[in-house]
Amino acid sequence: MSPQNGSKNSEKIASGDQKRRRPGRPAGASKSVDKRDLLLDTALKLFSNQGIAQTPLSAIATEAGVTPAMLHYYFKTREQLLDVLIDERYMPVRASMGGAFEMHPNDPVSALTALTQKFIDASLEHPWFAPLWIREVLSETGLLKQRIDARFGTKEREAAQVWIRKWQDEGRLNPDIEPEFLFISLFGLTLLPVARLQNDLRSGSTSLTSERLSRHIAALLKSGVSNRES
Amino acid sequence: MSPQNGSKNSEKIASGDQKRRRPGRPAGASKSVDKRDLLLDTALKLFSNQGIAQTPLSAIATEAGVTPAMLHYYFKTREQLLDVLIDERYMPVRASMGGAFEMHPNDPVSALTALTQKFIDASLEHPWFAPLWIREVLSETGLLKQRIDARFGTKEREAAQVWIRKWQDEGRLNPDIEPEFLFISLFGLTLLPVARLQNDLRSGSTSLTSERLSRHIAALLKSGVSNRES
Amino acid sequence: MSPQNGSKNSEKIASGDQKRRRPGRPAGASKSVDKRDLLLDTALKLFSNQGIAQTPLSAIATEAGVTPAMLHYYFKTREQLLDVLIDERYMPVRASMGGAFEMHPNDPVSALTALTQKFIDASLEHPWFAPLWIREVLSETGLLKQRIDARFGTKEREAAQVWIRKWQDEGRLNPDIEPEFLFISLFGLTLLPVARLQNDLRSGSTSLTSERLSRHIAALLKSGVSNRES
Amino acid sequence: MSPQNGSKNSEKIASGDQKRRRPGRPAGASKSVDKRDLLLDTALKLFSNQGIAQTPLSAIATEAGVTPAMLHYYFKTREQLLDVLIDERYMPVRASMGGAFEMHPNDPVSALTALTQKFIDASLEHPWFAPLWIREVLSETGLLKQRIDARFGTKEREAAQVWIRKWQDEGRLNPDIEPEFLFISLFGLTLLPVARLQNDLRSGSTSLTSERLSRHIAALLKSGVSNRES
DNA sequence: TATGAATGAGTCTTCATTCAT
DNA sequence: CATGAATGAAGACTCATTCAT
Repeated sequence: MSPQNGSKNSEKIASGDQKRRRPGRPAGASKSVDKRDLLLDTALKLFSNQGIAQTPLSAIATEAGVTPAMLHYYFKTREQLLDVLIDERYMPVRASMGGAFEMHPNDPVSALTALTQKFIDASLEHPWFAPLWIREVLSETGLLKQRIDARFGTKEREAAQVWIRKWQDEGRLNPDIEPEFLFISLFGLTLLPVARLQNDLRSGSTSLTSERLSRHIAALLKSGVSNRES
Repeated sequence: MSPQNGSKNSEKIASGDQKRRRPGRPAGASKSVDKRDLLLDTALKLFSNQGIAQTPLSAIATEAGVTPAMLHYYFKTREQLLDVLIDERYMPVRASMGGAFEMHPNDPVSALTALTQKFIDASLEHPWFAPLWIREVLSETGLLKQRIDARFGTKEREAAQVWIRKWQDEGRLNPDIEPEFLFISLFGLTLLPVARLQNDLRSGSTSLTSERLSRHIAALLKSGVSNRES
Repeated sequence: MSPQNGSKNSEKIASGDQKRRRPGRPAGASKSVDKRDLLLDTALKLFSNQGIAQTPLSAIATEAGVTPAMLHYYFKTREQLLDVLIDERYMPVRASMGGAFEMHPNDPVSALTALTQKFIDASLEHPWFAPLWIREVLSETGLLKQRIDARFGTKEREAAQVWIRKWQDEGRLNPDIEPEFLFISLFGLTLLPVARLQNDLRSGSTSLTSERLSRHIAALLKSGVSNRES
Repeated sequence: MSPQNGSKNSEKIASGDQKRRRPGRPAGASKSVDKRDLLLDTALKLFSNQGIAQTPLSAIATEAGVTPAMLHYYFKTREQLLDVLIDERYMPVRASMGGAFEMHPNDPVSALTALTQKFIDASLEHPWFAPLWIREVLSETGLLKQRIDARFGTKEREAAQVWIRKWQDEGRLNPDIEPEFLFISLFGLTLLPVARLQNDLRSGSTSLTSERLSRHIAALLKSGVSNRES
């Protein structure tokens, strides 16, 4: 009857049938983008370009070439649009950043380098990711942060802290590092320059490449600012 | 006749007479906080707590115990309030972070450590600074970033790049670092954890201290994540 | 081709072919309740439970397990649904309340008692009747009142006044009663308590029975509030 | 700062300072109606003429010659307007109907006659009262009924039942009457014809007077429909 | 200085209705 | 028959801003 789905107040965390298929459209059969997907893409683009609070639904509608009423047809409320965005767009990308620690259980430098590289890759693949994350997730007051925290708690963060402490206990990791803060430090170290690079690339105002950005981040990560060659 | 000042559309970059003097009130004569200052403080507090776009002028007025009309008396428009905030609050703090390079011209590690320490000190002294900066200045789409860039250009950034390149040429600084990105990396490395620490402290949910945070940041800065002791 | 019927703007007062026959379905052939009837029942239920103006078509559709578009298939517009409701549901019940006067031509007390009893019986048999009538018919501003007045005029009311005057002339009926107002007084006397009883019964908050309600009404009708026994 | 007052969710039942006085306007000094009062009057008029649910705020605004935004200036929400209406307009009139029982403690017929007469008087004095009461208070689904019940409970109703039972025990009142239902029966007996009379008077379609209506109601009340003279 | 009153321009949301399939 | 998709129009509410006092 109505196509709205998407969780409302964590009623259906990990429900499984997130990507409902509307009848008459065989899964994957059509190259033409589903209108709902188009709306999500448009929302994501505008939200990351101008900030969530600065983007009225009417702007999304206009950009997508539909009426505001249509947005409500697919997403009952603005809040639900945010929830759907988190579930169907943000979380998958976020999930794709996992697994780095398990791949390098005895080598924190490699593990963390792999992690930051995943940040970089994901950010480059999804141009909306870094700006949105910085503004709306990393910022303590970010509009998505609260929803995400409420929905997905702190499990992941705590798991990471366990790894870090373990490495510190084994003497593999700088003992002055605070496990509680390493993660967010790395986010900042990585995503902020990534976001700037993307911005610069978009405006053609840099000659930098993502490879050089990767090297920059890895360098800082491995040895800090000082020149270890010397 | 009306006390409004502050630039509109960067008409008066570095105007000089920032702190206008209202008639009848001799400079420095009153200990009681000036109402205009109170309004700026309140605005800063709310803007940093909830984000600029999420804070209507009426909220600031209510919090400060005045009417919205009063806000317009002091700051003709919302935009002007932002400009005044930048001029009279943000820029001075920002300026207080300068000078680290000049103090350690031949020791980049000390210079950068001093710089991040200034970040930390300023953030702790002005609780509004870190959250506001992350959300509204560092974010490429931040509401203050555009005004600031328009007003103060990139001089400072370029000056920093000169220092960095010089140190790299002298072999004192990790050559893989991109001068263009070092600054923003350090901001992220520093301000993000600072903001989180402040948040945690406010909610009493951590036992961390700012000293340990300083050590954490300095450690990352000096040697990255790996354990140099080993 | 389309099953819509029911008058629009009283175009077809007493049209006669009310119960249109849809092709392919022999009259009386199916025991299963006709979908159109289901929709009317659902509409009636919701309209009487929440008021007409408070009930969107989508609520009726949802409750009936169909789409809003289906409602329009059966009833071209909201207005038409109201007209059909009046024609096919309200008027038959209303008609079933007639005949009391003719049955007791020389005994007004019996006639009016019979009339109120018919009110009670009909209200109990059709739980939607009393609430809907009070709110949407008796109220001078009721949404149904205007349609009904426009459609069926005042013939019945006038006929009743003739009876009443006759009884008064014969000295059988309290001469202080205004013929013009007796009817509506009796409606109020009866339907208001009936509606409340139904409400109370639904919420289980009373021990009263419809028998006692009948007695209550008959008592008021026959002798007013005073105790005639004494 | 903002003139809104009026209770929100019974926070201030019987608060006392209902009729806030705005500074600069000495109480009672001006003959010109206060704008807030004008808005309340207009709302009352339209609500009673067309029903609450049928009356958008914009209609009230237009009728009062102001913008819809102004309505929100005085009454933060539609709900609050309803609450203020109940507190400042409905309850006072309602209260003016009390006291009949205490004045005739040993004579139920006089007491109830006095009560219905108060209904009539109040209804004639406040033309909005009867229609609004029937549609929005007496109707079990009425929009005001729920608010009023929630706010003022059933104390009054229960007090009345005590009187009625007492009179019945003393043999002064028809024992077949249900105390629980007498009140609502009387409301119906009285207000419905009152509302109709007002309607008829407005449209000039009757020659009836309020005196004859009073007599009609008193007659029914005292002796029911039958002719006691005979 | 200060504010109460007022409003225009939006923003989110609902809903009856249409129409191609 | 039936519905998914879509929308115009309207409704409640917010907010920055203005202005007379």
